[in-house]
This record gives sequence, C-alpha cells and structure tokens, in this order.
Amino acid sequence: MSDLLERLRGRGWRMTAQRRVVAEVLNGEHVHLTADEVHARAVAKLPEISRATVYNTLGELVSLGEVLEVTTDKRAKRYDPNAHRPHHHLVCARCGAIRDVHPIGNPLADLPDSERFGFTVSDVEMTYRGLCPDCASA
Amino acid sequence: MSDLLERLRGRGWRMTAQRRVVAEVLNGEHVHLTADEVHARAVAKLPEISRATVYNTLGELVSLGEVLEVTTDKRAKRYDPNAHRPHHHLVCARCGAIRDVHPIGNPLADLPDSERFGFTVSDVEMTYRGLCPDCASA
DNA sequence: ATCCTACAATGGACTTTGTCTAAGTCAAAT
DNA sequence: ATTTGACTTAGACAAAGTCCATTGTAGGAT
Repeated sequence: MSDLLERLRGRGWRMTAQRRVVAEVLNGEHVHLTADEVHARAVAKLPEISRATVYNTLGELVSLGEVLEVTTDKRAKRYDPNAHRPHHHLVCARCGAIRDVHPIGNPLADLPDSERFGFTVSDVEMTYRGLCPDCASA
Repeated sequence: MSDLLERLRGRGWRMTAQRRVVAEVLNGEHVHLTADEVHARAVAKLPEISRATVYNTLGELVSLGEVLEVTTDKRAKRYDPNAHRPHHHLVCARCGAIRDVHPIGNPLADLPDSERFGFTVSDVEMTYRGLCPDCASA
C-alpha cells in the first residue's frame, strides 16, 4: 500500500529503493513473514539488497509502529504489517500456519490486582494453539 | 525438590549426577531460567557438565511434562518448573523480570467460532507486559 | 543541473542459541 | 563383578540476528 510509503515519507523517512521493496513485500492481511522470507522476496525484486538492510528496515518499521514483531514459534521472529487493528494469533502446532484473530472481551481486565505484583500492566499478547483444518484431517 | 527426582526415577529415568543437578537448579516458584543460565548454575555444582547434557535434560523434562518451555522475549527460551498449575506470564518490558499469573475467566471460550478458521483450538498462551515496580519508578 | 553531506546500504565477521555426532563412560540389571 | 545400552562429552555445525568499517546515494543547498 502506498499509504504506508506516504506515511513513512511524512515521518521524514529517506525513501530508498531498498526500503520501498521491503515495504512492498509486507503488504496484505495474514502476512507473517520471517526476516529471511522478507529478504528472499525482496531479493526477487532488487537482487542486490543485503540481509543487514532488511533487518535494519524491519527494525525501523517496528519502532515506527507500522509493523508488529510476532514470536509464535521458538524459531525466527515474524513480521506482521497488520499493526493498526489490535489482534492476537492462532497458530497451527503442526505446520505453523498463522491467522490473525480477535477474541471477545478484555483480557487486561481479567488480571486481578492481586496477580499484578505491583506491575503497571499495559498490554497482553495471546497465542491460541491448535491444528489447522489440513493438519487435523491428516 | 526430591519429589521431582522421585517422579523421574519412577518413570524409568536413569539417575545421574548431571540430571540430579539440573533438576536441583530448576527448583522453586517464579523460576524462569534460560538454558545457558541453567548450565551456568549446574556448572557451579558439577564443573564437568556439558551444554549438550543440559539441553538434553531440559528437553526430556519438557516432554515428560515436568517443566514448561516459555518464550516471553525473542531471545532464548526459558524453563519454568511450575508445570503442575497452569498459568500465564507477566513480563517487565524493561528488565525482563517474569512472574507467574492466573487470570480469571476462560480465554479459550472468548474465541468465537467465526474466528477459528476451522482450526481445532486446544490451548492459549497469554503474556502480559508492563513495568515492574522497580522499573516503573526509575 | 550539480554538489554536498548526512543518512543509508553493503558484506563479511561475529555472537547467540541451539542441534548433532562419534567416542567414551557409567547406572543398574543380572 | 560383568555386561549393556542408555547417558555424557567436546567440539563441530547451523540458524537467526547484530555490528562495523566502508561505500553509495537521496534530497536539500547552491
């Protein structure tokens, strides 16, 4: 989405071919790519882009709040461009497929004061696990 | 806890000095050590214990259900011996301190069918984030 | 249109976390 | 006491990510 590119320019981002390519790769719903996958797709569009640049750009997008970092499995971090609607994740324990989900209720309210240990709690991250239709029938 | 050692022996575990030391290190409430931390503490008690053995033993404890693997940050996995009461985690975003917490309600019921995408959902993992008292006042 | 310069990209070395393997060791059954 | 196969070891290897010195360039200034 050029929205994203526009917003970035508005924030004083210097627009380079590499950044444009990374932003293009991270586009759509239910996109949850690892840094390496982003790199692979970026290379397809701009062969000389380096791994370090992809990591740098992803890191910048995360600190700007345009992209979320997700750690569903214990392997690589994944990058989720759907940062403007809060959501949680549903992960297939077998094949690793990921969907964005929106549970009802407010889980923050479900943590009693007695369970807060004096912390200032600001956020909660939920990961549902199960089997996707394909893996469940296999 | 020698309960743990007893249970392991009962399950046909061969009892070795290394396994005893790892089991001893993982002892108590609110213990969430990384594999390397477990190794460091184990070495203090048994200098010749190897990293591979610590990883193997932790892996075995996890598959026996005696210890939980927790991935609160994107760095190393942590190992939580409090496996017999289900719980979630509260993490300080600044210093990484971790507490076990028990929210009320049943988050599994809060995911509508329309948000399940045909998955068989069996589990949910919640990570609350915020600042611990020390970090909040700093 | 060209020049400058601060910001960005590069690539390769390095770090961290974890896995694997071949050879040696030892707990416990006999 | 012997035997046996499960357990341990050290170090090589792998994957994910970071760091840094060098080179390149976007975009404002001239």
